[in-house]
Amino acid sequence: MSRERITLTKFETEVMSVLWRLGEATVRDVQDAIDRDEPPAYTTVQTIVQRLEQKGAVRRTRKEGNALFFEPAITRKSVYRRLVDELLDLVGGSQPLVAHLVETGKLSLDDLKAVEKTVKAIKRSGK
Amino acid sequence: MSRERITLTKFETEVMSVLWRLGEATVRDVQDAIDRDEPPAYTTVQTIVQRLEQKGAVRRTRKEGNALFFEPAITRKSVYRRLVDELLDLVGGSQPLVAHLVETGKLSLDDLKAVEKTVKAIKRSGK
DNA sequence: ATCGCGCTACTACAAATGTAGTATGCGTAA
DNA sequence: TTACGCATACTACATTTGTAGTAGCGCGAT
Repeated sequence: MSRERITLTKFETEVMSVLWRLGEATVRDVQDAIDRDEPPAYTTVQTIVQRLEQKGAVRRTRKEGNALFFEPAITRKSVYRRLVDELLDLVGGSQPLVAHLVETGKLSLDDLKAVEKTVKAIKRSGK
Repeated sequence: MSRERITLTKFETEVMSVLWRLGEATVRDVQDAIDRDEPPAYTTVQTIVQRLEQKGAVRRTRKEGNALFFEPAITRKSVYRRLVDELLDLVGGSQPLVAHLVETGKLSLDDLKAVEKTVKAIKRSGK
């Protein structure tokens, strides 16, 4: 079940995001998908993808012409969990975090209600 | 109002946490407050505090004997905001984040209610 | 007055990260 | 079937981050 603790840098995480979104992509695809003022060089992206491959975060799927395709080998959720846990650790728990979201206007009371509703629905049906 | 974009590393953030908690502290205090298996050397902590000072994140307050005291020069909230914003950017918003918290059992429906109540109370009184 | 010890200031260095160049090979259009 | 161009594999290097050593000064006990 792959309990290896894969750690991603900021840029690596950004690349993973692209892959999670596209499902499968070439280095060129990733480069194109990265939205920046000054886009990174092709080989820069290539290096990141290679490092991700070495870490076991992505894997090659197929080849088209001489271009390799990559796909995520770890789930978005597993990465999120790690990041969220770190943040929770810092701010001191979920409640403070949510409170912060509301205080800073990132989350409204209505949003809270909405989430509640969603969660309840899921609970009833799924699990 | 100091719009400089101060960026903190993980360790720097940890040190800031201690300072926010203690309000004011010497390097030795910070070292003692850091909870790890293998605690960092005194001079390691000292280096971090110095870097924080250069970044304008902490400032010297006074001297006792030959030991300097430091205090935070930036707010906890400003740092949290930055980190939270990054995470929100990644996961795609507050609602998904909160949903994730609930899904992974980090936040219960009761917690949600509690936050709601707190927020409402604050709204009524404070702002 | 002086000596020791702790604290500071400065320096050093390895690992991680961001960034990119070069060499070379393979596929495809002509 | 050959040359061109894009992709890969490998290498390189600057910056950031984590980690710590050393020199030397000043405070406080004697």
